[in-house]
Amino acid sequence: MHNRYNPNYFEKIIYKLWEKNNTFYTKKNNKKINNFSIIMPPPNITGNLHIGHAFQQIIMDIIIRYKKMKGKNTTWIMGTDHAGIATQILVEKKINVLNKTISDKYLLSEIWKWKKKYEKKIHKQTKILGSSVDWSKIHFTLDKYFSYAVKKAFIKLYKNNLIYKTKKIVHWDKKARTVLSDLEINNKKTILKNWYIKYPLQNKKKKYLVIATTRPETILGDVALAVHPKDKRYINYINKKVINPLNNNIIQVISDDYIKPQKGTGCMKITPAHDFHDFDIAQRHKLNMINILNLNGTIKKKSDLYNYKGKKITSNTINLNNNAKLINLNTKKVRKKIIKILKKKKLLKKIEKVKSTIPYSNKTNCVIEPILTNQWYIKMSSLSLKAIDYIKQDKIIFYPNKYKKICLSWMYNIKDWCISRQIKWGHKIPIWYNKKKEIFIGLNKKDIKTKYKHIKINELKQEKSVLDTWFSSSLYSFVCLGWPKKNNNKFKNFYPISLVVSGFDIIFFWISRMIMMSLYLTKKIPFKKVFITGLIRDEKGAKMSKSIGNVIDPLDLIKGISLNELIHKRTKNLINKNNIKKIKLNTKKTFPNGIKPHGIDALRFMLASINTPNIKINLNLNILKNSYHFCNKLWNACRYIYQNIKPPKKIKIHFSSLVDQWIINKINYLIIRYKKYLYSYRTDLLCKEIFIFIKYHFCDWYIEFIKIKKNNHQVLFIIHKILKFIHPITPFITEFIWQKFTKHKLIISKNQLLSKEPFPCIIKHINKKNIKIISLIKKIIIISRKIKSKNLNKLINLYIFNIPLDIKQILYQNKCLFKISSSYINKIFLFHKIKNLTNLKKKVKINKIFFRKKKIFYHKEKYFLIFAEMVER
RNA sequence: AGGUGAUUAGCUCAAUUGGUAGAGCAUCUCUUUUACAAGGAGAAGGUUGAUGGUUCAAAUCCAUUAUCACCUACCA
Repeated sequence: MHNRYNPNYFEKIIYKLWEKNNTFYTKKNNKKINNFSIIMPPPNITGNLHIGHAFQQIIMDIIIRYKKMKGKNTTWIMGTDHAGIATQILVEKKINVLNKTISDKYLLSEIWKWKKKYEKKIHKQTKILGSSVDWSKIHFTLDKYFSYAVKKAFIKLYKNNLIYKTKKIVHWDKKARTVLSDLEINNKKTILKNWYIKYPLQNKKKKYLVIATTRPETILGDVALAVHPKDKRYINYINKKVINPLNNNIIQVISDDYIKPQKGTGCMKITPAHDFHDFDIAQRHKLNMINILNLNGTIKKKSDLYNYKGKKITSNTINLNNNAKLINLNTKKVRKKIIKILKKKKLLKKIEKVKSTIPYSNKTNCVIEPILTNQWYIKMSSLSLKAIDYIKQDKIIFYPNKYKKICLSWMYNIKDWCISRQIKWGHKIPIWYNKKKEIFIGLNKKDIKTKYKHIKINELKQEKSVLDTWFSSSLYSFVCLGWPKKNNNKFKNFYPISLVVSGFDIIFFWISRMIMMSLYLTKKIPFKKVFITGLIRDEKGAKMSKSIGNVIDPLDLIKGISLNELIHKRTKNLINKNNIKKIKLNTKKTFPNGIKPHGIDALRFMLASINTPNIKINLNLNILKNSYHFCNKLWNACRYIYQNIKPPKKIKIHFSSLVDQWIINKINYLIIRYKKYLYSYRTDLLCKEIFIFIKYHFCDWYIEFIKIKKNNHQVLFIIHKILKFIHPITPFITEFIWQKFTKHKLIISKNQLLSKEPFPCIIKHINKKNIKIISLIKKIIIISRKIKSKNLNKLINLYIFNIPLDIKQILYQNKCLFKISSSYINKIFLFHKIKNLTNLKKKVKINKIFFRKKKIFYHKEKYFLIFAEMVER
């Protein structure tokens, strides 16, 4: 063993060893009680695993390794997610779609290539992290069996009238050219301009109604003005007609309770096709709707007129009289032109700055355009009611408990879920149309033919949209266990899944939808417990993102990286090149010497240590450094044993020695704590206890104590236990040491692998008096060290009074233990109770100064009184 | 606007549900000793954001307040 812990040298070998020996293999077992399963949120195939993935994986791994050692039959379900829009965008960028016309087939084949590449990378990274997932069955949310399950689920929902198609206003991502659900939108605060624009009255020249708008380009889609029915300023104008200042359309002034008189001018323009509230108002007043935007967010050549039910009436050329060319321009340019026109017409009253929030796509980061489209929706209210019931009754338990509230409040206010997306990469919707645009549903064309015999197959055309990625994700928990196949053992034995570990950012996206879908489709809860981790931020608390350039790759923490390489990594492939300087500076500041290699176990220990119940967890590399020290400490302690203890001929376990009893007591305590901490997923507290145990109890005292008596075989028994209970947290180093020790017969066990060992149990028959004596000795030594640090180069005679007789005897017998500080303790004198303690105290007080002058110190403790006398060397 | 949480040593965070406020990093002093100098020994550092209440006892429970963060919704 090297004198320094050098993890990169053995970690690869260890994981292969586990794989070879089927360590993660789950036995078939029909006793359901003994089964324990975890489902990993499937990482997106959009890229490598980041530190957040590593964080969650390691918490899961600690729990599953612990459960396995405790004798549970474990399964950890692993897979990847096809991540519809995000993946397609990345591949499109890679093959530079904008400059080419490509077929769907080509695009899909390129995406599959991408998938293969990144799935492989993700699996490799997962192995590097030491995650003991069940590799016998790896999932991908776009595999054939998944596709079958998705269709089955869709058909069932559709047949029970929980899925419908409708034309309404949606959040439109104009870059990806698809609809998004309300969850996929980020609102950003910005300062906008509010334009006050005059709408001339039809019959009274030179009279106007003034509206305020932040989006003047949508004036082309206006169908009405609206005021509050009781607003005295406008009461006379209700039902009068005004002229659209741009295209001279005649529109009516209506009244609606929604209008708030104190906002803007109290008079609002109604653009039902491009604003959510206007859409609702149009529904109430049965107003027509005018769509003026192309799907890429530019102005249409012809605007489409719909009735309030969404039925198309006509298309009209967008006509502005003065030949302004607006067609195919984006909103920014249109806005500029329109403002110019209005200024010329003298219809612009004033411009004001307002604080506002603008919706952005969290996929492409472009501004969301509200637009009228036909989409598929799931009715959520009945599904959520059931889920609410189960969560309220604590049939699914959230850790920390606060997330239960968050999840419930979302479910109470749930909106229908828009599940169709206008992209290519995803599950196709199992809907077909004939020439009359009638709807047919089935697994495939043949399936439809058997159901509807009059249908001509050639006529059928499948719905072009695909399903939202989260639709398949919402089925993930039970599809991974074989649903909808009936009579399958995996589902029977492992469903509901014991635990899900996830970040709070996907409670709505994934956790809650999985609960709803599972209750509906399988009549069972998907999982019993949900542990929500915090989100890892950078050292300043900022979100990690590529554009800010503060992302940390877990591999860099494991293997180390130089400053230059790190800067290169963070600045290459940046979209916004203005940030490069900033990123360089910040990286230099936070990592002036780059990142040293720390090894997987140190990373694991660090991540487990920062797993506090906080929502926001700042990554602190000091803790990583500390974790490395922990591993180094463990390594060197084992190295000492390895070098100094000879393999015993016979192993006799007897814990007569004070020191052994003392350390076993500490181990017992830790084993009890272990269960408690893991039950509440507090790996941070667990790590703290283990750290204190190894560094302070085991290394600082126990090993120092055993140095006194050579070839003490009891230590082998102790280290055997220690390796086992640290194993779930730092599996590599413990397994490596285990291998070394078993080879040299320092540890003898039936199992070749530590990972197959059972978790240690408590050792009984500990004499508490013995434990007291060790703490007493420790205290005496600590006091002597303090005295010594003030009187360097001197020896100390210790006079210890007031020790009970029985303890005094044992102390005498174990006087050798004081040898730890033999370099400065000259002599120790032990005394039984002093006849008159108060007298002595008085003496001490009176003579305090005298004592100091003579360099004699005293110290009072609960059980003893200690005097120290300085002696020249 | 509503909701959730946070405020503890110079910094980053704990405190296992009310019982002596603890770690790491940084600082200072000492220490090259055969497990470990990325060590070891010792020291210094705190009116737990503020005010009030309940209690034998409050960082922890309650009320008020300040600041910050996040989530949801809205903004003409």
